[in-house]
Amino acid sequence: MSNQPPLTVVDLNGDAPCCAPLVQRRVPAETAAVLAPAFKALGDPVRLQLMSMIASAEGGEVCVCDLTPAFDLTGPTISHHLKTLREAGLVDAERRGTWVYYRVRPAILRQLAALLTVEPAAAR
Amino acid sequence: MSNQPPLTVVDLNGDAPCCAPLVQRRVPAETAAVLAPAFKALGDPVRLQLMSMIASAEGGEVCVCDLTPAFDLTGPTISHHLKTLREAGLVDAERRGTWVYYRVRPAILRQLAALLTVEPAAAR
DNA sequence: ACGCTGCCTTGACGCCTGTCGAATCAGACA
DNA sequence: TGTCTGATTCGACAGGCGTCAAGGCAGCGT
Repeated sequence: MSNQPPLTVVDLNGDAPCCAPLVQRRVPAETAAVLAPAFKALGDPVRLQLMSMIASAEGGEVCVCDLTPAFDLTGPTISHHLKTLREAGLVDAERRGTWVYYRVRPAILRQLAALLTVEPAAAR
Repeated sequence: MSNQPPLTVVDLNGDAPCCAPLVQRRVPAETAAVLAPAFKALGDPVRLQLMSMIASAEGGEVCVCDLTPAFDLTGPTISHHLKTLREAGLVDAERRGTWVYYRVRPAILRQLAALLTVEPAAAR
């Protein structure tokens, strides 16, 4: 992981599956460089749970004040993990009044899932 | 080298989807602790490409001698990345004569994809 | 049996990451 | 305005990770 510019998540915001599944075609270096940080961000138990709590929340969003007490970690540490998820393009943050709310970006989740799909794309 | 005492990937070898999608139910800490290493292993561009090369290979397996020259890295480094993938339960290695062959474990790939699935199970 | 080739492991180095406490910033309320 | 609460940023530390050079081990060919 030597260096990544500022993480230009190219077309990850689009809804089209940018990439064929791992098992079908060899993923080019550029694609790997873009998607690997997203997997890396999911590669921590705390962040995986944070991700799940945000994604499965009622209304699709969660207040940080509900996230922090769910772990045995300090506020700054949770904030750091949320920043990591944010910079990986997995979640979005918005401040409304006193509290900050997080929500997931479904598009990139879909792309990651598509990349890992084992069956040929017949299902969709 | 296929024997590995550590690596207690609990039920990841089963074919049943052990976990509901991220967006449906909050993933428990134990599940996160088990699956996060797999995502972490995919969180490196080199390993993501290695994974893809192995998964998309003819016959489902590939020789290390075909993997190494595809990168600007030394043999030991590629070997180290392959070990990481192996210990994450993502691939399997087998020595046949002079060469070592790697193949993916589709079951865990399916589980990771299922975890990231965004749509409710309506699509399939 | 001997050496050759190919792959893996070990040891070492520097960078990155997870964690915390302290300080800082952004709103809300009196 | 001042103060209080909540979230982030800063500074620092230990541990983990990616990389390479050197060494070791397994098969194959002569």
